[in-house]
Amino acid sequence: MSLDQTDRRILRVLQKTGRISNADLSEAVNLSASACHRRVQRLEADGYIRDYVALLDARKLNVPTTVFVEITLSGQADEVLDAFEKAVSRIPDVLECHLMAGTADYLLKVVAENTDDFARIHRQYLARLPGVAQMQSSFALRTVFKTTALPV
Amino acid sequence: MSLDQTDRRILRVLQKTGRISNADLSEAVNLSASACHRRVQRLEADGYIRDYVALLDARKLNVPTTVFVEITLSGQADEVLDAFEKAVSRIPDVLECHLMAGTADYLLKVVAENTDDFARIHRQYLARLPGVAQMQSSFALRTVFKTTALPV
DNA sequence: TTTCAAACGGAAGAATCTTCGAATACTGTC
DNA sequence: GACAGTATTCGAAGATTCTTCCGTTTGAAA
Repeated sequence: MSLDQTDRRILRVLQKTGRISNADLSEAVNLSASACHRRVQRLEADGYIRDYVALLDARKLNVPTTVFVEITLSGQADEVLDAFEKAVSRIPDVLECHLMAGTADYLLKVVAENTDDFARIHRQYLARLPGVAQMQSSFALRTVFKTTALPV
Repeated sequence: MSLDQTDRRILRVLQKTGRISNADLSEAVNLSASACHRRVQRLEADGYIRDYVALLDARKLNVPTTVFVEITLSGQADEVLDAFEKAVSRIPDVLECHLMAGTADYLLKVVAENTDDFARIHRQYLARLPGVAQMQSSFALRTVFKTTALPV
């Protein structure tokens, strides 16, 4: 099964305003409310729509600082990777963790109050991660833009 | 004005399931429906809650590949940065753009169908960005985890 | 043209939201 | 401790929205 233009329009709208009423959504995509509702349910059931979430303001919540951390492990054995990933996933300040090709093994996206707070996170969590050979942190001075909306 | 424990619980829930009914949310945080509703409205009005969005499945939508692109500009003049940022913000496949401290000037998060598709994005958009002195792309082999939920 | 399956629209009951007034809990002052 | 003033709570009810049902339309294949 695949997506037609109407499905894509629905997804584009929901990626921007996930709490739009079904009536308004149906109008935005030129469908009746019932037909629109059926399509949304199908998109949810088929897994195209993973979740609906609230996006919070990082400044207001006092975590305006983003840091990217490149990590090289001491080995490539599965046990080393698994142990590392398991430990990383428990750190609440780490929002993303990617296994990378190239020099570094992992790239982490971390949020913090400020540099001091990142020092705490580093000391409390990052420095204790298992199997780490090298770690390099890069601070974002400013987030130019950021979206969760995939190209559809 | 600041957040008490109930506010934080509300935010934690909404970050996970942004479409929870107010009745269920009020139960989850031990409030009456009306009191809960008032708090959510305040959190929205005060800007703690930015948006409600649907998160889509990148695999299902055929953009399973994430690439991080480090870019160094040829100069640091405001006009150079502004022109660069303006041009980057028009590329639909770029989900994030951060101005960085350290060696590279910018870090971009890009999604693509596969490596060939990234080559297209590179040729069509990235290679044409103004003021670029150097560019290095790092492919993610696998996204270990990813969340939009800030620590609250 | 006929048939069939898929998708559609409109209507109605069920669920939910949103707002109101009255009651309760907190806070600072005397 | 008593008091006043403010902020926050609760429960109820009207307004809105969701969800399902059923008859109709559409489009593709025989």
